[in-house]
Amino acid sequence: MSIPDTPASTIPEDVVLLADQLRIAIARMNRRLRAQTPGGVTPAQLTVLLILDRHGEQTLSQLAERELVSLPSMNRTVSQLVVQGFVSRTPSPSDRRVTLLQITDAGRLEAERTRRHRDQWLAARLLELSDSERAQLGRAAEMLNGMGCR
Amino acid sequence: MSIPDTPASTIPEDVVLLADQLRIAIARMNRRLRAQTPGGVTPAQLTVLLILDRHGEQTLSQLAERELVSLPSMNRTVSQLVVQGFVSRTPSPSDRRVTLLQITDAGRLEAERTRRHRDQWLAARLLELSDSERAQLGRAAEMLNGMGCR
DNA sequence: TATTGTTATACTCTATAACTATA
DNA sequence: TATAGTTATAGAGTATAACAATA
Repeated sequence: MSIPDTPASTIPEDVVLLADQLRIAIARMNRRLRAQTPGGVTPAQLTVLLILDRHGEQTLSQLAERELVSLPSMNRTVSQLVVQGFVSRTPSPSDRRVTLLQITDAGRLEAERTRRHRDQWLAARLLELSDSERAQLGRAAEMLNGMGCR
Repeated sequence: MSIPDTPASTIPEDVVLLADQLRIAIARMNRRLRAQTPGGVTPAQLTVLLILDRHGEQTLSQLAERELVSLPSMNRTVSQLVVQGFVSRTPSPSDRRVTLLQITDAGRLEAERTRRHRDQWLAARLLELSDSERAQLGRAAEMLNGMGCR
């Protein structure tokens, strides 16, 4: 989980200030988004359901790598989904160390139900912005996602 | 900590999809940023130190409101800083229910030291972007901060 | 009674270390 | 030995509920 560094001295002050501003804004908004708990699955669980729904069958390692979390952390989230009946575990026929994870029909239903409720607060806020502002946020989201990958 | 809703039916699908994308990108980046732990104060603690440094003396309520967290939550963070000697508590002379919180000299030193290390990973990523991309992220951060306030 | 802060408690998410089973 | 996954344990950060002190 560690990332190579760049010597601090080579980074201009205005970039450090932007980093500061972004970090705080992201932490705040994350807090806000986590606070929206309409009774469905948790945010981490919903994210896994959406991945399995959109990209099909995945192994635990694939999920952990995609979401940038540790294997035990992802294992915990997946186990909770299995207990709830939203994800099924199937041993891989070709390599019995590997477990294939699939979303169930109940999981698909729950994902759709929870997604709309969980994103509703944010969506309502986005609706108050202009089209171009929304487009900017979309590009920002892509940039953030792209930055994580080294 | 609850926010008024907009009926789900009035929200266009593309806005819900953007909300989804943003929520996941923010959660991921938040995880990434939290993982950068160079041994200084924690992210929540650093944020409080920066507020006290930049905006001066604050009450617990003011800090909690500004960062959009509950009073007990902010109290915990502040207490940790007090124990470490980075923040001082002074009873307000005019209203003895109120406690004024100030950053100490040690706190200022620690904030500066930790800030650069903690933001270093993100700053290095930002450095790989173009000026206009950085400007976009800056505006995105402002939008995110603005959206939290109702 | 209302406000400010605090304490008690619980839950989510995350990590590292140690372990098991399979290759 | 190396890899995929799991279990055990710990810590950060957050919340709600109940309480104390002061206005």
